[in-house]
Amino acid sequence: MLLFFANIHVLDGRLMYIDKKRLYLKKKMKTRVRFAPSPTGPLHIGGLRTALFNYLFAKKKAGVFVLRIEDTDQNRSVEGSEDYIQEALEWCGMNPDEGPKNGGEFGPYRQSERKNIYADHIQTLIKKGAAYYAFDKAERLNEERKEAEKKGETFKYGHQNRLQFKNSLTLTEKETTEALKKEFVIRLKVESNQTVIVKDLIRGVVRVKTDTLDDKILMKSDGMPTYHFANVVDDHLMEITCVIRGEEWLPSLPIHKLIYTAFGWETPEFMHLPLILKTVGKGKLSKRDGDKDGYPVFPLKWGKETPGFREMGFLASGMVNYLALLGWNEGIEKEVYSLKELEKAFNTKGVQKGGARFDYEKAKWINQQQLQKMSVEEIYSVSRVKELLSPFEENKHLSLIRLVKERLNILDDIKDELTFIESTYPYDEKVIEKINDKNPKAVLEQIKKTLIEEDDVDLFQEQIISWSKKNEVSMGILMQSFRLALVGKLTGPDIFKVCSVLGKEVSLKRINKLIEHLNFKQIL
RNA sequence: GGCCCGUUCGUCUAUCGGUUAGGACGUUAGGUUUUCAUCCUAGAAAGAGGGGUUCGACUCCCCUACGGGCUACCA
Repeated sequence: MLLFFANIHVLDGRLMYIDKKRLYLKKKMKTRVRFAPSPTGPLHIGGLRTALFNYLFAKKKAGVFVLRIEDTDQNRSVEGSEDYIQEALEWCGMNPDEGPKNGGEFGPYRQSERKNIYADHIQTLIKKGAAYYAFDKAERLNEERKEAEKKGETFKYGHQNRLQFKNSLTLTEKETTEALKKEFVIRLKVESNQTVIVKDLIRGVVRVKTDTLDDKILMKSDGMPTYHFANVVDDHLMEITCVIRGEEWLPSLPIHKLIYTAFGWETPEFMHLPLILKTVGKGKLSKRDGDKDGYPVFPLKWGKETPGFREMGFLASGMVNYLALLGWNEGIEKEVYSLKELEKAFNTKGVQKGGARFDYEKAKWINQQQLQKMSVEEIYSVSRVKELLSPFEENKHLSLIRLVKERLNILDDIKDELTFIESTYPYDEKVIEKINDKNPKAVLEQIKKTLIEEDDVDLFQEQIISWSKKNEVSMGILMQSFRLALVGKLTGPDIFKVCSVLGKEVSLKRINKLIEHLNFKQIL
């Protein structure tokens, strides 16, 4: 009995010791995450959100945020994409600690510049027997695929049929050496009848039978690695501790795990993010959805045709805030966050499992919340605002922002809010009919008279309101007539401020114009 | 078809076995303001379905349905 307890204690003690050691090792290892986009065009907001979660994860753990460009497919590489990615990250305030632009001790950070690294590493796998050369023509395999499809099956190049093909497993050494002079690929040799156990930080343990996997190509015939291979090698060499990427990668996680194991490397942690879905209908959010419904799906403009959130009048803070909320929440009722606040608040537990539909209305609301937190000067410092105000005299810019600020959801609302400055809208005739029998002309004449006499806007406002009270003119008719005269319709910013911005001369002109219009209507 | 992941108001989400299932966007109705906007108050609105386990299930397990992803010498 005594012995029994003693054993447990020893065992307990040992277990605790091991745990402590493991904890120590983990602590010592600096958190390093990476955002690894392919430069195949503009960065989609789904990609940007992946970048954001990586960034936040790094910041929360005082770790390092790496940008790595995955340009292993030369055919799909698009000029300007890398700059676009870089600019988008900068705009959001998520500058990478290491990357192609600012370097770092784990470079180069473009996969196309790491060719020899992959070439070296693939030899390790070949020597270990974990990978093999394959010489099959692409056309032959395509035919096999079509055949299989006809039968309602999926063609897989793997343990069940690899011996039927032309590869270093079936050829003699001499034949192989000869065949290597021509085109070849290198495949991962996936052992059959085993179970790969992988762990995802937000989904838990996933078990996959190796028989469902195929012998994935690791090196392409052009000498470039595939995503799977380059990814694993780079993540290991760059000492990435946690791989945070989109959910579309979850099915290939077992393959990646197998590659780590083949090398004898420690596997990093993995976090697969849920996808951003269409606002309505099926599938993930695409460029066409944005075009169709008039909202952006890219952070910045791409070419001349495609505006981004920035060009549509979003604040970087608004977009980042909304993106963070798509698939993550802190568990409290707070929804408006600055980047700095997100850096503190971010946690793995709050990451959602299911995909999230993109909601432009909520995105605008978040942007509005961010906008209202800013001072007039801060708003003016946004370059988009300067663009929007460029038609107006520069010395009026600040007061114009002050005039419309509280009415803005997105920056570009400025355009609509300020169109009255050029000229009035065509008079809203329904309003004229409604107020016409309440003698708007008398009101306008009084406004005119007071305006001519009084230069101070505040005093003018006081006088005109006290006049209306004395003469029992309703506030409604007063404000409506005045607004109709200056703006032409019944919506807009504070009408006395509008008057002040327009100036005495223009205001008087517009009042006269409405009086004339009313006279004309009477004659008819 | 096969494999993997998922499923709470229309949408984003809270709940970690016991709640009148909470909040936000949107929406509806009031109210404040000087019309609009803001703001305030209130309302409508949800656990996919079926089996278990349990005294008790939105919560755990299984099945079905639905949704999503992957199934390339693309990432």
